Amino acid sequence: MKETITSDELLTVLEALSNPYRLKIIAILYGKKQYVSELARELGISRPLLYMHLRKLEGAGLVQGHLELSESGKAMKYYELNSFSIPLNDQFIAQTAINLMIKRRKE
Amino acid sequence: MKETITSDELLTVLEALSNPYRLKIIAILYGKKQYVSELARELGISRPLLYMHLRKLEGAGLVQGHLELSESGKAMKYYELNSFSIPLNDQFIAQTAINLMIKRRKE
DNA sequence: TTCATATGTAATAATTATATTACACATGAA
DNA sequence: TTCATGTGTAATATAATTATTACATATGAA
Repeated sequence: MKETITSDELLTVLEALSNPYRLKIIAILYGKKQYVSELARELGISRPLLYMHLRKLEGAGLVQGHLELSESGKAMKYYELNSFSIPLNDQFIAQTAINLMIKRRKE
Repeated sequence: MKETITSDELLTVLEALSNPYRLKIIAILYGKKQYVSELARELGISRPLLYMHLRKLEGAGLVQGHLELSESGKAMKYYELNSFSIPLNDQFIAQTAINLMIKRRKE
């Protein structure tokens, strides 16, 4: 629903999307929510690794998670896909990246 | 000018765009070509590092380089920006990433 | 109680990505 | 010849990302 995007936000989104597992996660979550353990099984990866990927996607605002209580009373963490739309073309990137501050990697 | 894009190509483009210097390069090359040494000066980075970034952009098809002879007869390598347009939204990524093969990192 | 399932994280290892330094070689101009 | 400029890469160091292992804790069902 946001209309504007800063250069930093653009970079964060692009970094979040630059991994095959994270693209797969988006494909799986498209249209239906899923909980973490089942998602890990569908991807064939461990839960700690999945958490790392989900954090990057959530940090970029592309997905979001919430706890739900199952019928049997167990806590389940479900993730769902947020809708987003960024025009990835040369002009848009050029205009957005003008204000990009490049920070040092480390302290 | 391409109308279709495979999941592998999408990932390659997203990886190419997931770095601040490479976004900056696109901003600089937008509308005007530039040669490598001058580009390195504008970015404030070394030529070897710039070559590395340019190779990723060129590998994704976002820029292309060619040699030119300057008036004085020196070989200059110019890079220019290709036009491209990818609809970066949840539905497009989900549909494209379905056919994504995740390869092992190593042999 | 024991088993199968779930969430959540800390510590560490393995692999890539990023960045620097030091070269070689070529041209034109002073 | 020497200096300033250009292209191009090999070797290496540094930092970030990705991935694994090992935990702790909780619930429901058999």
